[in-house]
This record gives sequence, C-alpha cells and structure tokens, in this order.
Amino acid sequence: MTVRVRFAPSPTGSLHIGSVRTTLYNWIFARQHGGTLMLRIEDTDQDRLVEGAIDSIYDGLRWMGLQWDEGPREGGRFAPYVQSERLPVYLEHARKLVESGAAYPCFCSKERLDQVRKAQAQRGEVTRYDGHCRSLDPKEAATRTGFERHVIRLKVPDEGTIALDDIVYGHIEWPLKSIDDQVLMKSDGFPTYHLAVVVDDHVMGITHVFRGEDWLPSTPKHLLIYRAFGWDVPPHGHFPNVLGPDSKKLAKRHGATRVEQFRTDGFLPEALLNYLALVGWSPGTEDEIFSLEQLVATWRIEHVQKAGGKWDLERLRWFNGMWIRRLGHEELAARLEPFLPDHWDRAVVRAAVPILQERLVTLADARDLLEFLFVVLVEPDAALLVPKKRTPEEVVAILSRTEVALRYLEPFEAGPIRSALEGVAADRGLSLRDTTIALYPAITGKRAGLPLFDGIALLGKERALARLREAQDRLAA
RNA sequence: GGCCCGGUCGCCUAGUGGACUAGGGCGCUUCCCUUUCAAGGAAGAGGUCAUGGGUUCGAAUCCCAUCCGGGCUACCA
Repeated sequence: MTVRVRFAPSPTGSLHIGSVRTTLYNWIFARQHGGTLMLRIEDTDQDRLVEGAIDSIYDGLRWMGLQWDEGPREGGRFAPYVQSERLPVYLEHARKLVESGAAYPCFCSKERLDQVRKAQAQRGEVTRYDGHCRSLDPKEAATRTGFERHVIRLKVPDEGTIALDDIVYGHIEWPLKSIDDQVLMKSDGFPTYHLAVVVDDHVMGITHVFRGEDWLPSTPKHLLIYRAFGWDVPPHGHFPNVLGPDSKKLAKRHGATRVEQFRTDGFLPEALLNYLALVGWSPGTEDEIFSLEQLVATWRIEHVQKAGGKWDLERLRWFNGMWIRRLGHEELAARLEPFLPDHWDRAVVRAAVPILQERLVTLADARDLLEFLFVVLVEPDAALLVPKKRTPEEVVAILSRTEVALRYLEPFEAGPIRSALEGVAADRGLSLRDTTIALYPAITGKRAGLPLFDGIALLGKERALARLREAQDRLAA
C-alpha cells in the first residue's frame, strides 16, 4: 500500500508554527515511505475565513522547503482540495447515513439548544443534546427537511465503548455515553469538520491520519462515523502540542507564532525546521543538528513523545546561529540581501561577511553590525567615547596618536593596522586591548561589534581618519 | 462538572526493570583563547525522576491511589 498522508489546515489566519511542526512530521513520513503528501484546505466554517490565509500557507511552506504533491493549486486525482468546493460530496454521504438510520435530521433551534444546556447545567448535569429530534418519524422528518431549517446529527449509541490504538499515544478508550449526537451537516449546508475529515480522508485514500494532540478528544466521533459508513479506520497518530510559557497551547498572545514573522525576523528555515523537529521528537542519540535530509534519515514516529513541549525562543536563536555559521560566504551574503538597505555597497558587505558570520544570531542582526561602514558620521557621544578608568584627555591623546600612525599607512589592511595600533599602545604605555577599547566607539559609534582592525580597513583611510578627528572634536567640545 | 491526555534540572530532552553516583543541549556562572563583541574550548551550579503506597533481590522505568497541568466538552476547527 502506498502511503498517502495529508495536512489539512483551516484558512483562519497566517500559517502557525504549530501547523508547521505537524506538516513537517507528515512531510518526513511521506518522504520516508515514498508516499504522497497532499494539502487540503478545511474551510467549512464560513465565518472564520481569513483573507490571504491560503497564500500564507503556500508562502510559508515554500520558504521552509516543504513541498507536497497534491493540493488546491497543484491539482490531483482527488480534486478539488478545498472543502467548500466539495459540498455535494458531503451532502451525498450525509444522506446515506440518514437513509441507513445512522444519522437523523434535527430541527432544534440554537435557542432551544442553549436553553437545554443551561437547564442541564443548572441541575448539575452533563450538558449535551437531549435527543429531542432523534425519535421523529423518519418519513415525516424527511418531508420537513424540504422546507425547514435543520442539521444532520449522528446517532451515537448510549452504551458501550469505542477505542483507538494511536501510534503515539497507544490504546485509548472512550465510553460512548460521554459522546454527544454530533452535528454532521450544519444548517448552512456545510459539513462540520468531523464529517468532512472522515469523508475526505476516506474518499481521498488517506492511509495515515496525523494531526495535533488537541484532536484526540474528537477522535471517537470520527471512529463512529467510520463505523456508520462501514469503512476501515486508517492508523491514527497524534502529535503533542507546542505550548506557550504558561503551558497552554501556543497562541498569538505568547508572541510570534506566524512563520512570516520568523522569516522577517531573520531566522533561517533550516534552523526553524531543526528546532521545531526537536519539540516532540528526539533521535535518542545526542545529535541535535539536523537538516531536512537528515531528519528523513533519522526521524521515527515511534520516538515522537506524548508530552507537550514549550516553545523556547532562546533555543531557536541558538539553532539559528549554528545554521548561519554553516552557510558558505556567498550563500550568507545572498540570504542577507533582504535585510540590508539597497544603497549599501555590496562589495563592502561581501568583504565583511567572514567577520560578520560568527556574530550573527539572526540575519536581521547584520544591519546593526554593519551600519558603521555605510553612514557618514557615527556620532558617538562623549560618554560613549571615554571608557571606564580613562580620562577624556587620555582618549584624545590615543585618538590623535592613532591618526598620525594611520595617516601614511600602506597598505591600509587589517595586519598593518594592527601593527600600527600596537605602536600606539606602546607609546602610550597601554595594552593593545585598552587601546582598542578606547578607539572602538570613535570608529564604530558602538561599544562592541565587528573586529576593529578589519573595521578600520573596510572603512577606508579617509573615513577612518575623519572619525578619529570627529571624536577628538567631540571630546574637546 | 464530564471525558481524554500528560507530569525527568528554568526550557528542549535521553532513559522501555540492573552499565543511573539520572546523560546531552539551550539558558546561567567561572576560566581559557582573544583587538571590542562574538564564535570556539574547558569547568561549574542546577534534578528528593509530581507525591504516597505497593510489586521486585533491584524502579525514573511495572501496578494502584492522590495531586498538579493541559485538551475537548459549539450548527469552531
């Protein structure tokens, strides 16, 4: 049997980091089995649709390097892949269940349902549908459906249990009496999620159902629907949730959760994928750095764990630095492109890449680190110019002595600049370290950053000398 | 309230009855390297394996109970 898996997001917002993790696991599983991965859009709730959500899914996953075989834009044997375009399929299936007696039309108004629930709650009972329309005469009910607003409900047995052997969570059983008569078709003619997933997964030949842990409680409903149709239940596997710092499902209020945000913040897709893969899965060895290909080679669904994992931005940042350092210089320069102003001289940027690389945590950090090479003045204030334990007079002396030492220096490169500054240090009876610290703000406008000698060389003699003078003027003022 | 799931250092995790004096990574501290900052190297602090009972010669690992956390409980997904 050829593996066919799917990921099925609802277009209710930008692509969420949690969906990416689920998609990643699906993608790896498909790759490992030479199977097919498909994208299905679950837009059965017309009230929650968000403009541009599908674009966000496509853009985000393409950026991450996860591709799939069938979907709304790529088509496929089971098109359409958008549930709102498949309404007749669900209607037809719902009709079959009504005919077989497994489901029934329900004419109860939302108001009545609310009242029932409220009354039950007051009496301290479990709130659930009271079965009001369950015993209606089928013929009479059928005629009423012609002109009366209604939903279709699944007839859930009152007795017994239903069980699942989940690939990740193991054997789970639910008492049927804890399950409500689930709505299958809504009164607006759209199916509920429960009907739509089961029908589509079956009809589209899905061989493994993988999704987030939060779906576990709904699974018995789905099992019941499979049973009502007389279909085999494909293996299910639930993945633990990605959590916020408060242990609740990761959500907007916890900070950045949109893939797009991480992209603009300067994270590498390699790092995001690597980090994400390790939330809820581990190889059982001490290896931590994994490319997509390496994940395909080592990931095992048996090693996916049950407990939810908290989102840890610091750890993601560490992975990002690791991946940035693994990039070739040309590649890094290319990735930096969207983060740099257009007018910055790319030749200078390229020259700076080797010393920049190990100082980056995100690509966005490059701008701050390189800025001093491209602005006319760095405008350090006097407080910044004078390091602790130094007087302004001392700094002025170092500055002016350096100016002299650099004025006729040839070639104007990091090595000779170092020698020149060693001379300055010796003259002033200082260590090279103290000299560097005293010079650093004058040249870069900052207390720390790229190496000074390279920075001066990159800056060029004219501008370096100008900055040394500017700093002296500022200290004199 | 009901049903279900989970619970190893602050965080991600290894561990599936004996090699566990519970291992690795992030973060934190210190040191080395060093032109600042990083990166790199080394060391360290940090865990009564949620708690209490069992089972066993032996339990983080098996069983029971308790506690805590979470998910679901919609004509949302």
